[in-house]
This record gives sequence, C-alpha cells and structure tokens, in this order.
Amino acid sequence: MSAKPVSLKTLAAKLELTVGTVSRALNGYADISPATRERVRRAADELGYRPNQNARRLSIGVPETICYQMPRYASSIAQPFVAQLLQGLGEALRKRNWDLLVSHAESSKDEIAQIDRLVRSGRIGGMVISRPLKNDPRIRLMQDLKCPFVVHGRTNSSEGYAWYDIDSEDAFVQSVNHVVGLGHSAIGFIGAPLQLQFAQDRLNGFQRAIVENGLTANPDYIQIADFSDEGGEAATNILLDMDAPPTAIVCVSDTVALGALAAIRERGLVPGQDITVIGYDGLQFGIHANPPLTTMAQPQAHAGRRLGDMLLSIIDGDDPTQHQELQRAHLVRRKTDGPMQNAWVRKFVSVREDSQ
Amino acid sequence: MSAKPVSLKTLAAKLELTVGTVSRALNGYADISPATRERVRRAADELGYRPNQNARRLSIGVPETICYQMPRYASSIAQPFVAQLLQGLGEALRKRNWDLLVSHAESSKDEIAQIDRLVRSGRIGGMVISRPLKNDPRIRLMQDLKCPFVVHGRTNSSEGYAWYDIDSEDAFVQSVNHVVGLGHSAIGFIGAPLQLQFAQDRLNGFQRAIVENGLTANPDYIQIADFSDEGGEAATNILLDMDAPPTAIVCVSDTVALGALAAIRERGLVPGQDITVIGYDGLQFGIHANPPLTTMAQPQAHAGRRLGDMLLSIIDGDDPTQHQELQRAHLVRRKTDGPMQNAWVRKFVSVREDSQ
DNA sequence: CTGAAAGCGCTTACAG
DNA sequence: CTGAAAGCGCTTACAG
Repeated sequence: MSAKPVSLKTLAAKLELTVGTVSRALNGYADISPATRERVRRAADELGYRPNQNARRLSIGVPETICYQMPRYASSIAQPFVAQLLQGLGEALRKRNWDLLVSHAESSKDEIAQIDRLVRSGRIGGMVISRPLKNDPRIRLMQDLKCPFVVHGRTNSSEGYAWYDIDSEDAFVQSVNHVVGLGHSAIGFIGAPLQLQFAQDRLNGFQRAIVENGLTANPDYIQIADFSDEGGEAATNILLDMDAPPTAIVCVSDTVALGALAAIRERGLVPGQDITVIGYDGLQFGIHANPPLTTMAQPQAHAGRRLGDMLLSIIDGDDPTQHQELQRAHLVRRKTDGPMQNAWVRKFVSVREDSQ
Repeated sequence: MSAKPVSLKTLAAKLELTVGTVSRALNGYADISPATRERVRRAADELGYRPNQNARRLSIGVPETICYQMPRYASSIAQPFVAQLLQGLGEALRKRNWDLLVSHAESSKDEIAQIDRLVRSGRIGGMVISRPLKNDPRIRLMQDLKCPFVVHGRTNSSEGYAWYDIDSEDAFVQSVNHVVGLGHSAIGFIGAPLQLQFAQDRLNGFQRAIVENGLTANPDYIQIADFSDEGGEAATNILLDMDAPPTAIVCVSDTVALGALAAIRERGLVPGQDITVIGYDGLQFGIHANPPLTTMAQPQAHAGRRLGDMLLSIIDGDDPTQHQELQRAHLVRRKTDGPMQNAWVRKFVSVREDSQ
C-alpha cells in the first residue's frame, strides 16, 4: 500500500557514492569534505530522504522512544491531565527527535506485562510511570530491567528513583489551615483508596493539620470513597447524615469535590455558605462549578515537559536520584469556602434544639 | 544503562539450534517438529525472550505502529476526549500487538512536517487524523504518501478516504427543533472558526433548521467565537446586548456553552429559565455546571476503538471508502433548556415599553 | 577525504 | 524437519 521510500542506497547510487559516505555526510561527520556534504544534503532534501528509523535504531542500539503508561482509575472528568501531560512530554522529546508511545492497561498485572514486553523487545529506552501505588511493582520491575524511568508521583519510599510530584501533604495542610482560619473546627475529609500513594499523602496532610491546629480528630470525619464524582457525593451524604456533621469538607480531588457540591445542593444547602468545600487539582472547569470551586491548584502545565527532560537526562547517564522534584500547590479561592459563622449546622443545631 | 536483553542468538546457542530454526519455531511455522517447537517455546519463556521489534519490523518491512496526531485548538476542558480516544485506539491495536505513537504540533505547517517525517522514516504504518479543516492539507499529504489513514471527523468532501464522524449537522437540527418545540423563535448560535469543518457543519445544521422551521434568519444571531469558554462568554455578551436578544442559544460545544452560562449568570439571569442554552458534546462535566447543561451527546466511547479497527482493516487492504461511519448525537436534557414563555426578554421588553 | 566491510537482530526463501 | 545464507536499511570502526 505505501509508496516505497527512498533509501540510503538509492541516494548513494544517484550521487555515485557509497552508502557509508552518504550516511556520514548526512550525520555531519567532520571527515567528509564540505563540498560533498553539501551535495549530499541537497540531494537528500530533493528526494525527500528520511532515514529508516527501525534500521537506524537497530544499528545504534537505542530505541529513541519512550513510553507513557496512562493512569488507570481516571474519571473522565479528570482526564484533561493526560492530554496536557502528553503534550509536555512530546515537547521535551521533540528536541531530540524521540518518539512517544502510549500504553494503557486494564489491570495492575497487565501493566506489568506491558512494561516487560515493551522494554525487553527493545522498543523503548525509557518510561514514565504515573500515579503509583504505595508499593508499586512497576518500579521494582523497571529497576530489575535496568531501564531508565521517571515517576509522576511517588511511592511510600521516594528514594532510589526519579520523580516529579506535588507536595500534596503540604497542600492539605494549607487547605485545612485555611479552613481553620475561617473558623471551622469540624472538618471532614473525603479521600481516595489508600493503596494509591497520593491518597495516603493527602490524608496524612489532613491529619497532621488537624493535630497541629489543636483540633480533636474524629475518625468518622474521614471518608474514603471512590475516586469519582459519585464517590464524592456518596461520602458527603454520609458526612451530612451524621449527628454532628462537619462544617467544612476538604476533598482529595476536584472531581470528588464536584460530587460533594452536588450532594450539598441536593439538600437545599449552599456550598460556601452553609458548608465549605475545598477541592484539589485546580482544574479549569472548577470555574464553572456551582458555585465555582475553591481548590488547591497544582502547577500542572510543566509536569509533562519536566518529566520528559528528566527522563532524557537519566537516559544520558544522570543519576536518577538527583532528579526528584517537589512542587507546591497553592490555594485558589473561588466560592465554595466561607466563614464558620454562617454554617448550616448552626441552623441545624438550633432546629434540633427547638424540637427537643 | 539497560540490561542486555536475550536475543535469538543466545537462545539458539543455548538450544544448540540455529537462529532460523528458533525463529520459525517461535513463529509457529508448520515445518518445525512439535517437539522442538515446544522445547524452544519453553526456553524462550524461561529466559524471558522478546523479539527485538526494531529488527523484526525492519525485516518484515512493516512498522506495526500507528500514530495519533493530537488535535490543536483543544481547550483544556474538552481534553477528556483525547484520553478516551487513546484508550480506544490502544485497545484496537493491542489485539495485534501494534504500537500507538502520539504526536502534537503547534501549527498546521508543523503537522504536515511531522507526518511527512513519520511516514517517510518508516516509523508508522497508519495514521489517525483528528479534527480536520475544511480543506485539510494533511489528507492530500497522506494520499500522496500512499500511507493508510482514517479521519476523526470529515473535510468538506467526505469522499475518497475513511472517516468516523458524528452527524453534527443533524445534531444541530435536532437541537434547534427542540428549542423551537419549547416555543422559542429568536434563536442564537455561537460557533467556532469556520475553517474547522465541524464548525461549518454545525452552523449548516443550525441554518437549515431555522429555515425548515419557517423562522426568519437573523445574521446577527450567528456569532463565531473562540473555541473556548471565554469565547462563549464574549459571544453571549454580544447577543445579550442586542436590542432584541435571542431567547435561546445553541452552542458549538459544551465548553463554549459553559461560557454562555457564565455570561448569563453574570447578568443575574437564570439559564434554563430566562434563557435557554444547549451545548454539544455530552461531556460528563456538564452534570456539574450551573445549572446542569442540556446538550447534544455523542456516542464518544467507541470512537477510538472504531477508528483503530478501521485503520487496521485498511492496512490489511480494505478499500478506505468502505469505511465511513456516521453516528448520531442525541439530546440529553438537563436544566438549561426551558419554555419560551418564561424567557427573560419578555420582562426585558416590558421594562423597555414601560420606560418609553 | 572516501570506500569496503562488518554488524545490529530479526525473517524467510532455498537446500538438503 | 533443520541448517546455511541472504537481506531488511542503517552506522561506524578500519583501511588507504
């Protein structure tokens, strides 16, 4: 089906040179006379010659390709991440004319199998692993395979490999501090399944901040839910059904927070007035939420490019452990946070008192 | 850095066979004795042998890789598309163990250059092109290159190549019909730049429906804006500032519709009561809009897999023109559409009449 | 400065 | 049934 591309051989024949010479001319070797170098380049341009990359890579022994394994558990709302990240990775790779492969697995086992196949078959020279579990078998595998990799996020031991992460523990401390500053002391947390390291980090931040602020920790205020808007909604309903419900809820993600807002509105309450809700991610659509979502925003834009650059450096021989980058999130106040004195429980409590 | 992978040669040496024999055994050739076939397979498993794909592909002459070129002009809100599509494509390719490359270009010129490089360098055996322009140079290029491809969307002449598209002209007819059924006759349209074919299709559907419903077409009701929430907001402000503003607005996308909702709320009006707004895309996020966005939803989930299957079939020799698939969108009513009799202009007009 | 040759790791007619 | 060999299209010491 495809048109036959021009090869080094046809180019060499046309120029009455050997393929070796043509190859060296094109690759800018110093031992080729400027005259023929120019002549070769011109001819290559004219004929639209592009070196066959399979041949080239086989010959030089480097795949010039890296792979991004797409995160599982991604709600369709949160997917903007993926496209942005790919774009950034692509930019980083383009400089060196490397290719970007994507893979997607259904299960953890599948992820492992894919990685194994990909690196053993010489298809990739590096890998970016996203959203690691606390103890992620992929990392061990990559190390065994001795294949360069970077992690978007961290596992429970962040030593020994390269990673790029947002300090989400710190983010949740900031988040709780903000809410405490608004006068809240009954603060709920909606988290994600704890085998995901980021879920653990965010919970840790939450718990640390509760203690640091001298509040009493209430285990019932901590809800682990599905990492989705439905999960957030269900968890919020549980919190609101409590005898002494929290007056503020910090959520593990914007998507989960959206579910929380839905649950709150469903009861005729107003997020930001009756109950404070804080998200995490800083996704652009939060502006359009009802009401606009207050959130901890991460500097997402550069993650892809940074990860790409890091990976390339490691492939070039850098020590992975010197590429560990922790970014800070920052509060973006919109409309779902508000002072405690307006909170709904006050009405709620007074109603209950009246009826007693 | 990487561990040296086991090759056919080492495997052959260990088995005291030639590489040719081992290769044929692994590839299931009939002329290999079942006994040695078994022996070879076992050894391959044990040593974790994976054929070097660069070598294999060079040898068989097929890249076993396709490329997805990411759409430009993608607002970060609308990006969930990309991840879903990649997932679907990946599923289709996995069956045959093909790889999925992604590329992203900044400009139209860049897109062309990338495609040219990719196919001429033998890296890819097929391509999926998304969001084509009316007259998209990429399609001509692919044809000249004689490289198989499928288009996600269509150009102005949909003949001569394979594509998968939603009938967005029909969708906008449905959309307008629905709005007319609610009693509206002053209907605005917010579109995207018309060099994008889908933008033209949607405008065509809008205009056709206006005529078919016997309404008078008002050119001022047609606003072409940036393909973003900001664009939708600006366009909506223009519409609302008119002397006789529309009572309903149909938008080229959900993202644009989100901007429209913002503009409407900004004026203290209530979308779905004072003004009807209809989006297009059916993004999940619309559920969380303020209020939840009524929209024309497309059957997005399978696009990636369908495109992948189509492309593979064409690579296998199918006639591209027999792979043209048009899907229908359907209305998803949420809360931004409502009957004309409640519309804001009526108050507005009466206010003006009072003050005259 | 250029040519001749080996090698990258596969696949696949062709012998025997 | 298996071996020996050529070939895929590059790169890169090694001669001269």
